[in-house]
Amino acid sequence: MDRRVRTNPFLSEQEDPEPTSDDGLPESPSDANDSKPTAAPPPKKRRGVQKRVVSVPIADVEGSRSKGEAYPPSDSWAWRKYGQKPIKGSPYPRGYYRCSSSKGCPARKQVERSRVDPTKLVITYAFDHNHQLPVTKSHHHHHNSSPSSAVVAAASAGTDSPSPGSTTTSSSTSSGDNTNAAPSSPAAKFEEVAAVFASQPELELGGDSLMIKPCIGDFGWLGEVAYDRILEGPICGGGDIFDDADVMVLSTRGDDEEESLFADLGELPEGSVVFGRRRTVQPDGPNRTCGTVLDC
DNA sequence: CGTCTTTGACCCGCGC
DNA sequence: GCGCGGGTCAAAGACG
Repeated sequence: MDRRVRTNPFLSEQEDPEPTSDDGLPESPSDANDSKPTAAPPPKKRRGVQKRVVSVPIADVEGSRSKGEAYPPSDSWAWRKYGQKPIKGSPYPRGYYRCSSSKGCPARKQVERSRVDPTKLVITYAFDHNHQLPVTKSHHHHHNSSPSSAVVAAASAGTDSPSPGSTTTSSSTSSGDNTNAAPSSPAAKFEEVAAVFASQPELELGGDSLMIKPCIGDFGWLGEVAYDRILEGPICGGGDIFDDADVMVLSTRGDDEEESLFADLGELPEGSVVFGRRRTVQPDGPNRTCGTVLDC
């Protein structure tokens, strides 16, 4: 009933993550006359790909090794940059990274500056069904002792260096305190949060903001950047929300920007959950009240 | 010496 | 059918 629900750029399904992945490999060194091998590659339709879009204050990258323009807020995983392209309509280029933690890791991410808020980076993570989010995955990480690395730093830095007045109430993140309540699993926690959302329809779009940071904090990096207000989308109350649904985490500041973001995102697939992070509290904005505080 | 970044070219899907 | 825009690859250079 909705196969064309994915008109947004972020949802461009990826091909099969096969290690060999020669299907898309073009390069015929000799002649380019043969545009295609005999084997007709399947259409680029892959719904197993998960996409997460998060925003982080650009300040955090200072801690990174980047010096000039590059700004990959590392998250305990190694990412190898394999490309960069200027994006139409955006003054900033988009960097393409591939997970280099393990050889066969199909995880990828795109990093670009938010066009609505240049002080932030928009990171789009793409994973496969077989590959959970790095934080969730036991790649070579442990979400038990060290909650996070760069992401936490990101949040911290964000609280520190970004423009004054911003990140007041909700973004102060104590690095490492997100272990406050350790749920059975991130997914479980997410369900919990989702359930609350589901029971509070008023919170959708324009509703009150939600303080779920402590809860989502268990998500690791996701927790450090996501939060406050649910903007759109039904809640997928299934079992493995991470496996079945695309979860979008966006960052917004005002209603106006919401529009911009959604315009960019286009339509979201069913089961999408979009959280908006209100990092900048509007002085006269009535929306700075936290309607619901999850009890974690 | 190995790994990663940079940069240009190529390919592919989509819209006109 | 052509052009546009986006995503990926690959070679070279830089850095540790």
